Amino acid sequence: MATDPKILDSVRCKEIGRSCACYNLRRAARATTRLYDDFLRPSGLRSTQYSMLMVARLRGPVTLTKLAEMTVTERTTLTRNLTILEKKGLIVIEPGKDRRERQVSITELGLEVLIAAVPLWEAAQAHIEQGLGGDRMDSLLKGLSEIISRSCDR
Amino acid sequence: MATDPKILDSVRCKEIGRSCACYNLRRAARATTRLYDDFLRPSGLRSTQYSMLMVARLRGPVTLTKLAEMTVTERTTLTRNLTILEKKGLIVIEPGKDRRERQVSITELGLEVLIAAVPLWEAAQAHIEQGLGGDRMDSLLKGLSEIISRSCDR
DNA sequence: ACTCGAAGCATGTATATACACCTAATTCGC
DNA sequence: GCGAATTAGGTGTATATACATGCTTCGAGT
Repeated sequence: MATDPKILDSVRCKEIGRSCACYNLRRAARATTRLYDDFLRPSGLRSTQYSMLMVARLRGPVTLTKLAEMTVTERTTLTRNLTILEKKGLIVIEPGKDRRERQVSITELGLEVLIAAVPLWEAAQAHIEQGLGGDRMDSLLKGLSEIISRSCDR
Repeated sequence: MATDPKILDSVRCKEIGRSCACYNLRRAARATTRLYDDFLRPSGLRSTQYSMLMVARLRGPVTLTKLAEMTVTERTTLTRNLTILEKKGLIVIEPGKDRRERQVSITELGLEVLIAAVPLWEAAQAHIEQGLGGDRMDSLLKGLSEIISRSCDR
């Protein structure tokens, strides 16, 4: 494994495409995001927005920090992503008892939009599952879960 | 599967966290990107930049469109990502015989930076592989490959 | 050689992501 | 209670990503 770093032979180079977890996860994320975005388009939601709305519906009201942990997103990223949803009237962000905190909740409108988007999400999901098969899908999701744990554990 | 879209019960909601390929791939991509970025920091390269440089080294000179296909990236995204590498002097983008095309090649400096970054990438990669084990890593990568194919095939 | 559709790219705009740094509110040690 | 450390969050800046649109160049057909 510990070869001379001065030698950058093609065997070494090919690793990026064949074995790099980051590169391949990013490629897969781009590919699936485009697919889901495409299916979700009639709803006006992007993939990220759909999942954020769904988490808000399931776990809300919830603080920014909790939401960031759940979604493995930087708090500051979340702030900006949620601002977009708030401007659309799909969520509200209110101060909690602890006045440092911000509680995120889905609105009536947000719920309506979300409900309308569910069948679109199901279609995208079905497209993927039919291509992979349920078993491989499950083991893939399990692998993703493990790699998230491992990446966050430092 | 085809339940009433008006009913957004919690069973349905939980699907996003448990089964959504897009959501979980994006979460995993964020997690691993942070890990690799962290390891790569001394090199001055981000994960995306590292992989782009490596592909340029392996496949270059190559046109934007080809590079976009290989990396499953929008051509227009690639244009901006490569501009950053070009400004750093790590690659050059030159017109080809066909003057519509742009050929991307790694520079001497780019190669030096890349070579310096390889051990850092190896450390990040090792961290992940040690956590998962080689077998699970392989099956995960295989799954990613399949999901990319399925996502792009529409 | 001329035209026209196709191929290859760039730009405008919007969203997504993260780090460094900053402010405000809370909690803890005394 | 008071001050320091901690916690929750926002802003500035940079990168990453994609769609709609428009421009240039090429090749095929006449």
